[in-house]
Amino acid sequence: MSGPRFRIAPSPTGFFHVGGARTALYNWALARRLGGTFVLRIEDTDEARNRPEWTQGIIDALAWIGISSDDPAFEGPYFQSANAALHVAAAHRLFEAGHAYYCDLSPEEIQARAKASGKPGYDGYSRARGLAAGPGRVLRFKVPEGTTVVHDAVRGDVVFANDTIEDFVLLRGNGTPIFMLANVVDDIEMHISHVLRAEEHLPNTPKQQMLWEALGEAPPVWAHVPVVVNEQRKKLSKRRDKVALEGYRDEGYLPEAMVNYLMTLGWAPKGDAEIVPWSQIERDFRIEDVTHSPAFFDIKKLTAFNGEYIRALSVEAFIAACQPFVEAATVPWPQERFDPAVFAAIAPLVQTRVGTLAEVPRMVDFLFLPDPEIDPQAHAKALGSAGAREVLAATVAAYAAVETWDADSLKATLEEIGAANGMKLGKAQAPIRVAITGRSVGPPLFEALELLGRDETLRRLRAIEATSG
RNA sequence: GCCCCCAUCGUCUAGUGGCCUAGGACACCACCCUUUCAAGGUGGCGGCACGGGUUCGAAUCCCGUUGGGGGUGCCA
Repeated sequence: MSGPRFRIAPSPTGFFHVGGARTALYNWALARRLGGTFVLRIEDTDEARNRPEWTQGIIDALAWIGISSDDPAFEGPYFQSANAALHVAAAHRLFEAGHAYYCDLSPEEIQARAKASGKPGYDGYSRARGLAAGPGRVLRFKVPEGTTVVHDAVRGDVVFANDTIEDFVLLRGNGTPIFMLANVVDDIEMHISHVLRAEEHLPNTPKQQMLWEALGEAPPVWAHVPVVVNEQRKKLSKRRDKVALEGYRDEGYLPEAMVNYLMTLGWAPKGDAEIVPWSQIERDFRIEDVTHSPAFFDIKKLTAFNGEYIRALSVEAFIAACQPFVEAATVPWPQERFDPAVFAAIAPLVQTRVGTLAEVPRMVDFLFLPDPEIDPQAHAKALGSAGAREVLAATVAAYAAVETWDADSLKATLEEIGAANGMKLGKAQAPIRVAITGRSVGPPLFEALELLGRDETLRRLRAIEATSG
């Protein structure tokens, strides 16, 4: 076993969080570059909230962003619950060594004492009572005098006065270990050398460091990265915010774009370019360079990154990436009408027009729908304007007679009709576009007409002629 | 309440005492290109929270103020 050992320790209580994904990526980049190991440990000791299915969700989400067991740097998953005996044994060692003591006060009694003394928290009442283990008795850590200095790789030294830290619980009244203990024991057991996690854990760190020391171990390198926040500058929450990594995957964000964007939250590549390949990120990412202040998770910017990545795809790769979206059950057209060849032909034109893959179906739906879904506003505007009806009628006649049915001829034909009616092409195409696609915006029109064919084009043009308004 | 962290354009950031008249990206605006919409190109708007120090010199160092955030469980 050589090289630094990193870890992430998510609890399986819901979808995998984008903030967790960023932390994972930071750990992953470091583990990979330093020739170290990335350990996945599932902290499944909160029985009330755990769900086994979330564990697979975490594994899948990590794999999606390129962190998977296929890579030799990856180790795990381990399950914290499997180590329960170890946690309890460590607690007992702490008790034997005089670093911990039992207490039989109920939460209500603790509160009453705190209220009476005017000092918040547990006051160390049972420190010297010499209580033995017993039902309903919790084991508390005896916080030593002095100060605890946490050497943090991103923030420098953080000093805590020990008298502001209460004698915290190690073992519950029912004998089971709490997170603080389990987390440290597991990190020791797994020889974790670097604990890189979100800043919300910083206030717990002195407690954990004391535990490392009381257990006779040198603490790891600590590194607390700023939290990811929402528009209100509050920590992203599963309740209010769209935080599930899986959700972004399902909306058609490319994993490379997500990874690149996430890495720029709290860190920036050297130079002026933000869109950089993972290889460069892995080479340049440094823990010391991580920003100190919280970063807003900006979906607009994520989407811009995603658009860049989509456009950088080869047409073949783009078509392949679209496949789950154009062949899904949720597609707006009858599935059997989808024609891969038609989609492949239009694909290059939609590639520059979407920010996410989920936008693709709506962009091409008119090609596979029996009839386009006409937007009333677009209809009113395009067909109601002066000369629109004339252009429409002339186009039906001309397109019925046009010799070669291709985009160039169709465009030239409509240009002439427009000119005859005193319109530029931009204006003349409007009613045609609405007739064919149902909307006023969409992919380039004549290429679409070519794909649709003469018969269907004329049918739609005549259908719109028959409408009023 | 107590403890801890943070503070550069609206947002993400570059900047580690002189290269800063503060750079880039997203967003926004304008123009160009143009068959709509995009994409692309060009340009623009816009910031060192405030007050004191230190220094020949401060966005950068120190102190304070203000403002944010996080933590304060027999949750993780």
